[in-house]
Amino acid sequence: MTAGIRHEDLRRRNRAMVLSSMRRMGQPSRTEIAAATGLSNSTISAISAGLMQEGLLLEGKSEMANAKRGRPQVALELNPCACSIVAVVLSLNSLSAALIDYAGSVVMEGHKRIPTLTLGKDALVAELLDVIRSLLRHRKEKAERVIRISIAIQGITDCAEGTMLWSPITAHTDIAFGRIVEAEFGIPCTIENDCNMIAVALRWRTPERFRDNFVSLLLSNGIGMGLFLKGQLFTGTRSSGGEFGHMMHRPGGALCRCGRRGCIEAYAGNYAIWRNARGGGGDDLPIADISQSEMRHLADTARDHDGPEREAYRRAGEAIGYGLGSLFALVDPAPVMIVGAGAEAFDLLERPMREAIARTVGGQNASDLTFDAEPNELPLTREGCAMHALTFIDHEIFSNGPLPLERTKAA
Amino acid sequence: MTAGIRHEDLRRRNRAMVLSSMRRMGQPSRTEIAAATGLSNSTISAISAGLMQEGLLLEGKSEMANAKRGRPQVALELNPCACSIVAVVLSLNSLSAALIDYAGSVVMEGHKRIPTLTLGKDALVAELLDVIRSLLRHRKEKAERVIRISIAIQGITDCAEGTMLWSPITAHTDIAFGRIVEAEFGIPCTIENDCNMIAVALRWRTPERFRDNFVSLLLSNGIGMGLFLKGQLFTGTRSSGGEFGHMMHRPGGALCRCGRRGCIEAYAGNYAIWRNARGGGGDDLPIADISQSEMRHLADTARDHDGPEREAYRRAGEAIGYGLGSLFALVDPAPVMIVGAGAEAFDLLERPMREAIARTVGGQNASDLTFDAEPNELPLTREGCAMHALTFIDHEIFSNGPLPLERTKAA
DNA sequence: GTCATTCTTTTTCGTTGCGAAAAAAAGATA
DNA sequence: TATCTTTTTTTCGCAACGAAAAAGAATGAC
Repeated sequence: MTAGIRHEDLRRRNRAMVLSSMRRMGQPSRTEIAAATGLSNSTISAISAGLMQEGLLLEGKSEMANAKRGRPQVALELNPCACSIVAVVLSLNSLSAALIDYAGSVVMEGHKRIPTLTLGKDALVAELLDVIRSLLRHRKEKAERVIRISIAIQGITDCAEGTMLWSPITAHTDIAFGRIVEAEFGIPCTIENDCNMIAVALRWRTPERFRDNFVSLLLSNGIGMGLFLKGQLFTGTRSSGGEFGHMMHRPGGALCRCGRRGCIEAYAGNYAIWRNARGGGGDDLPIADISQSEMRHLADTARDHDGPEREAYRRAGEAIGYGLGSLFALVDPAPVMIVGAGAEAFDLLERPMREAIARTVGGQNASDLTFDAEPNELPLTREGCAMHALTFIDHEIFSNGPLPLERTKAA
Repeated sequence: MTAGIRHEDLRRRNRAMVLSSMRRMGQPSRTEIAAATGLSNSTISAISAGLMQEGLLLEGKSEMANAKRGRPQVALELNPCACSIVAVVLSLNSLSAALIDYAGSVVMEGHKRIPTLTLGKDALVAELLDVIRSLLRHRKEKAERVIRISIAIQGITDCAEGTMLWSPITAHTDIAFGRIVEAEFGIPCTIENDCNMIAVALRWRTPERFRDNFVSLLLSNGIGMGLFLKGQLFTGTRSSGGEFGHMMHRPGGALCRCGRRGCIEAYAGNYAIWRNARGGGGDDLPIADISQSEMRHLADTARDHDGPEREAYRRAGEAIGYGLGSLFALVDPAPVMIVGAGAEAFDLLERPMREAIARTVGGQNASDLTFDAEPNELPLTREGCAMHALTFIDHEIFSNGPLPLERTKAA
């Protein structure tokens, strides 16, 4: 049973509306916000006045270099000092964190290489806490309250519980990162799937192409997917969902890292390509990690001449293509962004992918399909993680009114 | 850019809220509605007064047989005479239509067997118009305004355009049933996918099991799916979506009715089971229609002794199982309802289905999965079609206020 | 049979939030 | 300097909600 709408909800939603317009539009004037939201000028004026009094908005000094007649518009902007967040990206052998202000700028960042595969559970948690702690300790402005910590992790997460259920970066499972971080710092913490955050970032970066419906595929040792449908991030009903890499490609086929047989990943993950190129059968146990240079070498060999390497990439592209075909049977075709190490070898993958897709119902008009490739996933992941947390704050925290504790220390 | 909320939207949404509570709860009192919606008593009183004045609601005479003290609650109910709709189900060789009043009761119905496969395009349209026309002509109360016609069709539909894009019941494609019906009767008409309507009906019938997340699979000559996720009917971004039957089962495998190879349907559709049981290879062209009695005979043989028939059912169950595994990799597992002729053979399918699912990541804890079977799909389809149209009316028409034309002829 | 009790529904009143329109502000242009 | 143009703020009226009081409609106690 859906709940009715109270009168007070109205202001809350419209405040959230204004904040999200601000975040999208950068430095809009009140009039522009009014036009974007469809609300009247007076309403925007009232709401923005409130937001400014609460310290969330600033009147920009930049006089909006419009050479128009009439009273010049005054630019508004999100107040960077209103609060800040910490975005953490934990991936294979890499731990990266950044302090981000309310306007979305990186204030400080840290990166550390850690052997995630061999670290114990406690040591892994300790490293994570450490990176966050040093960010919190060294920030300049004490007044900048950090009100949220968001962690993007490769693997399956339970967002509601703040738990990492399973991840390829460690043998340990069911680590309640969220609860642990909250207990340590007293700051709300959420856990997100890395591929979902990549999709969020794409939407911010390239809205003209990746807006309401699109797919982002992360090709590395494993295969991950982020999916937007009808303008909404698609997640599972309980878990982070969208385990594209473990859709079935060939029943009873090659051995996958997950222990089953025939998953897409068992044909298209780095380890699978490596295995096929080396002539290993599908029964060989998956290798935990293939170095980037080794994969590059493999790709170069495949480019150079026909042989097992090229065939391995062909089979990978085929698996991904059929998978996309099945996906598109369910949701209609959409633009695809290939992210991660696999994007470097996209020239080897594209053709077999397109051929496979064209053999599916989902791939009707497969030639219309657009693919883009972006090898560097870390910046995307962090950006998405940050924007996800900030928009959450806009909608769930600041739409309700001022923060409970006092904000202005000066004066 | 999402739109801001105006003041007038508030009342509209809350009216819709009250109407949907009414529809779900049957004959609730104002107090019960207030509790369900979270709105205050006074608001519900005001809204229901308005709805009664507009003729949408009635105060029930039934004195709500509560033996409690205090002022007795007075039951409200949807006014059956407020309007009515026509729900049409067009499936293989069968055309069925019903006139449904605003409270959801069937006022009149008609059914006709027509040879959909051999009829020409115009003849098919003529039959459809004919059934609707006779319902409209013979209804008793002229005052009962029919304000919507909803057609459920097997196949792929474009809901926005009101077009049937492709259907197994006829060789003709791209028939704009919606526009044609609207032009003929001057009544808004929508086209829906039959499996989606089945899912809608299940949600109404058995909300305790099929509520927020569930799958309904229609197993007949083709394979269709209806899917609810997070309480929302899942549809494609453009088409009706959810073409489960054309997800890829075995790349390059058996020939499917859609012209591709290896679709789930090419292993689990009636024609595929028949083909496998008869020892025909996967290269044989699919048969358009297998009679129900023939399929029953096939199933009986499979039950009786091991042999090609049983093997055919095993392969069908396997294909469906792997498909569900892939689906559940994307959306997390959910209860499944098997509908249609295939439900009669569910005893033959269940075991291979469960075995296949257990071999997928999506099928973790496959033993928890629940399956139900309901052979008779027509009543479900019609019920879903009707409820879908009625809830649409609640939300989009009546939430805006009284209908433009006068409603009360009496007095 | 009358009155107290109990619960539902309606009414009254105060508050909030929106939009329209008027007023004020801040330049550009003549 | 006066006029024009556009933005922003202010004022005012209206719609909708909730709280609380009042009215209504029964049951149960005496």
